[in-house]
Amino acid sequence: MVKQSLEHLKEIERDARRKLVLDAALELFAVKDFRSVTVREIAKQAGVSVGTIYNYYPTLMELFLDVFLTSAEKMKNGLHEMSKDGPPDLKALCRFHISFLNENMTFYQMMSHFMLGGELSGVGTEKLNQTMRLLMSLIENALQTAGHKKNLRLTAHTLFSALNGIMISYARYPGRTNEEIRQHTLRLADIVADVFDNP
Amino acid sequence: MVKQSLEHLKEIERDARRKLVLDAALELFAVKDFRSVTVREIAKQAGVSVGTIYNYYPTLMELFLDVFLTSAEKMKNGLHEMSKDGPPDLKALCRFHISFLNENMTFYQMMSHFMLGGELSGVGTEKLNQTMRLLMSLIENALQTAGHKKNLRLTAHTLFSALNGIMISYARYPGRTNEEIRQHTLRLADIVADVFDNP
Amino acid sequence: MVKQSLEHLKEIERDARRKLVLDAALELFAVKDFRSVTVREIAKQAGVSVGTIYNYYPTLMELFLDVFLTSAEKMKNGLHEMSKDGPPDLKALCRFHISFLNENMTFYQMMSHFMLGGELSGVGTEKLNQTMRLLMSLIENALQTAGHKKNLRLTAHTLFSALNGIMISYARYPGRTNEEIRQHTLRLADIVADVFDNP
Amino acid sequence: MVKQSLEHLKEIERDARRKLVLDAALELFAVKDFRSVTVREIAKQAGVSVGTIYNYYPTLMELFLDVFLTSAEKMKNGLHEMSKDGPPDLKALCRFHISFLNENMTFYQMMSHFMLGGELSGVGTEKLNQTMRLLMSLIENALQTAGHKKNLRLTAHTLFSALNGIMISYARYPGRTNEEIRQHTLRLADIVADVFDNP
DNA sequence: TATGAATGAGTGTTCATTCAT
DNA sequence: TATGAATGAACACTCATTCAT
Repeated sequence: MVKQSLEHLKEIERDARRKLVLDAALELFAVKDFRSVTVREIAKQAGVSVGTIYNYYPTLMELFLDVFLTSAEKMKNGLHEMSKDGPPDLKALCRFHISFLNENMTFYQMMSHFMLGGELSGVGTEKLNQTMRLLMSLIENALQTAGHKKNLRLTAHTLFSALNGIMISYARYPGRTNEEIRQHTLRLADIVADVFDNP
Repeated sequence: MVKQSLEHLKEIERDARRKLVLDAALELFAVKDFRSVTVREIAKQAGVSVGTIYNYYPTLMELFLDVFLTSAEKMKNGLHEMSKDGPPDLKALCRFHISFLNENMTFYQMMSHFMLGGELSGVGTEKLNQTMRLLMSLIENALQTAGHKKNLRLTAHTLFSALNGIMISYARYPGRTNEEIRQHTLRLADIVADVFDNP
Repeated sequence: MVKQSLEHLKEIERDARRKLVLDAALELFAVKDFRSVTVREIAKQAGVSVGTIYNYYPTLMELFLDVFLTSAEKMKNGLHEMSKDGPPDLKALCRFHISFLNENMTFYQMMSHFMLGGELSGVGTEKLNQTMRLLMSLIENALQTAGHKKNLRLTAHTLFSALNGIMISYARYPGRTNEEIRQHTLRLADIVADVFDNP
Repeated sequence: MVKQSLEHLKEIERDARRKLVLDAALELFAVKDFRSVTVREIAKQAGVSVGTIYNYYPTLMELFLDVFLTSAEKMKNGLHEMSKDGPPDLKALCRFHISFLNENMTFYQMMSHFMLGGELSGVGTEKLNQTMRLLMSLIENALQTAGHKKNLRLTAHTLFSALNGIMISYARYPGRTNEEIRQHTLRLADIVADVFDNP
């Protein structure tokens, strides 16, 4: 019992330290493209040594994956939260997606990266697909509520793509503040919701 | 006269060899992210030495830029061609855009890259903006023809983003052939055209 | 306390390893012009990998600078030592300078290089100037003691130049051993001291 | 006869073209260290192709050597000219040497380079030594005229070294114009002549 | 003889990863 | 478990030299 408890504590402690590294990485990703962040930088930011990072992640790519999956998990939770009192409407869903991406640009960049050819491990693919499926079915529900009858799955895909496209097209519009970008992308999200609202 | 002709021939020959390098790069870009393609790989693919690459491009980034500008030019020509007999309709425009991106994925990746923060030289920015403006005004015209009255510019942006999003979301869907991807993305493009068609 | 001691030990160890690299560089500089020594050569000579060099010096130029500054420091110490019991006489000063250059040819080469236009960092310039000023004022004192009354500063410069000239002219006289070169240059140094001794 | 004449003409033409290259090199050497001048730069400056340079010189080093020997020849001529009406006095000799080096910095740099370890071919060494011997005997004569009796050869070496030293020490004094440098080095040369004038 | 494109070994530098302490 | 020095393959880029035209 005591031994189990000890091991449990150790586990918690380990997770806490892992989170330390994870957060350090996230802070850096907020400033520069995740592909150009080095192990040394992460170690420095986290206040640990390079070797320590390798105690928690076998490769740098795994750390990236963890960042990615953490965000995916967060998104899933957000979606669940949003739909716990019945299916959300289209506009709310679109705004949620855009807001989430705005606050988790790294997630978005990684998604793009992995989608555009960066190889993703099995675990990563599975976790990503899970989140995707959840998002898709929520979108489908919302579309259905909005009156869509045919091609639900395809239309959901289209809506999802459209929202992603807004981000890639405007997420780093030069000369605009983050807030301005948020405003602009939300406005576009509303337009998307609008055009999909009257089938 | 003869001398001019000779120099002209040399120019042509030089361009042909430059194209050799360009094509080698494109072949590699089809397989992996352009950011991770090395000079050595391009040289090997082109069947020339590393030094030769630098006879045609002062830096690797310039080569990338050439690939990008070549595609931008091609897209512009395609758009001009398409609109020479009056404004194209929404569906045709969407299909053109998606088709073009399918055949020029690297262009799409580079556009994303540059849009997401990769620095682009003055020439590149100018050329890109030119193409963008042309595309946008074509979209606006088509939207107008389709009955859109307000928020034309914003709606055009949204449509454009939606199409891009389709590509980023499905361009490399694992386990599908290029043809399948083309079919799928065109189908989604049609849906986009549809939802934007009845304001 | 223990922690401080440990860190101190680490510091010492680090310095020892840095010296390993430094000495390897010096051995190579004895054989060939420092400008043509490569990182790979230094690494090989030191028995370490290329990367290790960069653990101790951010750039190759910094390593060169370290070699240079170490010698400058050594020279300054020698000069201080020599003058602690009153101003040294002209002959002793000349012999010291020539002896030092004989034993630190790389210092001499670097001094020449930097003087002839190789850019030197701020630290380097400052350290060099310090040593120069010290040497100059010692020479001035010695000249004064020797009976020189006017143009002290200019004459000191001339004497200094003359000694340097001896080195550049004979330091690598082909077909002579280092010892023979030392003898010859010291003989010339004595002549210099002589002609400057009877104003 | 005619054939010989033709060949002679060709020879002259060839020499003229070679001089074209040589002069181009000299112009570049005036601006930057000769070690960092590339074949391409010389070719461009001379208005010929890279290949052409290799028609005249088997390697770049040979071109450097030619530049060096040309200067050495010029110096020898100057010395002969100066001594044709009897042995020149010490001050004139010193001023000549310094003036020549000021106007032929590249010669000086190359001399330093070769003396400090840059390997010099047999031809180069021989030609250099010839000039040296001539200079030395002129210096010896001047010293003798000035009343020096013993150690003539050694004293000549010393004087020669001293003059060289002046150049290395002040030839590129930062922040001074060429004219200022000329003035300063001539002043030091006078001091050298002075101290060697009263044995 | 002149050309200049092609060559490829070589340069300084970076950085994910390993491993002795 | 934490450390951080060591590693060395890899990178973009340079340039003296060659050689087919």
